[in-house]
Amino acid sequence: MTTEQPPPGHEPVSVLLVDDHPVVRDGLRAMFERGPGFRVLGEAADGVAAVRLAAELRPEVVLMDLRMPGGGGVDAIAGIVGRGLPCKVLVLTTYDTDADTLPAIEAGASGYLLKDAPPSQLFAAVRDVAAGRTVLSPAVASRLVDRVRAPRPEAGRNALSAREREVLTLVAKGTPNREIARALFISEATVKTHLTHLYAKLGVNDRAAAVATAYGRGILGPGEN
Amino acid sequence: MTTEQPPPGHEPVSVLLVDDHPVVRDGLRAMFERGPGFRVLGEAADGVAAVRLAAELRPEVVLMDLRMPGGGGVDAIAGIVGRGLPCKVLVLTTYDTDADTLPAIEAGASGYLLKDAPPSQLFAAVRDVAAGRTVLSPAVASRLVDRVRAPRPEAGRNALSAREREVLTLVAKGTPNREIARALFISEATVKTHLTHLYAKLGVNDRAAAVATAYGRGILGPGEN
DNA sequence: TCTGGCATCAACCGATCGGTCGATGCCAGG
DNA sequence: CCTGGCATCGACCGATCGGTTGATGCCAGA
Repeated sequence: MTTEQPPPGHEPVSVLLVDDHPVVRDGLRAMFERGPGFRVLGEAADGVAAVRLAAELRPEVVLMDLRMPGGGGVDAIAGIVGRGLPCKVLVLTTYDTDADTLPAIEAGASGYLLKDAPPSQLFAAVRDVAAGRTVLSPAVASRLVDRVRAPRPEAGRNALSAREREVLTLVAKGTPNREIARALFISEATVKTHLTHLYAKLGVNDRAAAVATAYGRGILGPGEN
Repeated sequence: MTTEQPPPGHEPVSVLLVDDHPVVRDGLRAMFERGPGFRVLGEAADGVAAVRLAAELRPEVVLMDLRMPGGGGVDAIAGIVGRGLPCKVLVLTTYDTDADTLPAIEAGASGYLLKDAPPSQLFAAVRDVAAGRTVLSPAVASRLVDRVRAPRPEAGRNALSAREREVLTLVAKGTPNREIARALFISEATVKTHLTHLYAKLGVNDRAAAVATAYGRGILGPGEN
């Protein structure tokens, strides 16, 4: 049910090709027209045209090159997604070392592939994307994973104690010391002690900064509000 | 250079199979022994044994099932990665709707695949992972992407002004109002005004909480420390 | 034109915070 | 056994913060 070989009976997937290189567009067009179940609705040579054509032709999938003159790919993706167009964008670029791989994903791309991918893989990717799935080249997947991966196992001495984390969590909610004390059934003095300690551990001297660096280290995850 | 068909000349990739189902282990073993360039070093039926065998046999890739009795897969991954073993872990599970897909990735898995993937894809994935690349099933990729995707375009009235963001950024560093004033070439009174305004916009009444919710909304990204 | 958001400043006051002296008891590791 | 981290408490004080009220000027959109 995932990345499959050409599924037999299926209505063709409509695509829009976006690349500043006419050669690449021709190549892709030929490939898709020769291929199993695809229909090339049109081509665009820059980001602006891409957004316009995407709105007009309503393709299911937009094959988008990044780094084009006149309207970068990332902006085009943001434009398409931002307009609420029902197209999926599959980034198709030459290098996956581009600095804008992540921006492209953040802008709303549904997939990211390299141009040297074999046609069968490209076909499968377009179908996956059209079906609402996400296809990532290994390099991009790595970066994404690095983003999410548990930051650090916590450097020894700087690890907060359980109690300190509790206090910090409440601080992050704007709770004044006195109420933190009440909430944890301890004295306000103790709260202050915990705070001074965790300030030292985090290398700050202020509750706002403590919250900030705690977020930076994943101590205060996106979980707790 | 990415997910390729069987590359001809190559030293075999050593793998360790971890699954509580003997049938599955047998199936995988048969598949890999019949396949191109692999060597099955061993099998484990639970997480604890997996960690032990990974340390003993030093396989290049560990094929790991999640949700097993006696030592969950996620713990095993954490154990392997935490011990600094030079093995890559490729999660191979039945469902990608598992609640622990992301935990597995966070624990350090290098890949995530479904058991219904065709053998060719499995082979390619194992090679990719062994080569340090990351392979994700579309569903997992989607989740990962959702995590990273730009949170919200900022709800109208609650959007901070540029100046307010500047102030907030400094606040997150633990800068006192007076120094914020100096840094921005404005009066301390103005800093306080900006603060009261952004407190209102963020729905808080305290700088620590402001920093926290700003992080939660992506206003203060992981970028600025 | 007028409204409204933005940025700028002032003065005041009570509340809160951060720092610094302490002190006690528990428990685990060397 | 003793050290050290953790949690708990008290008291004091200066610094900082948050709230309020009020004012000015700019600029863009209705």
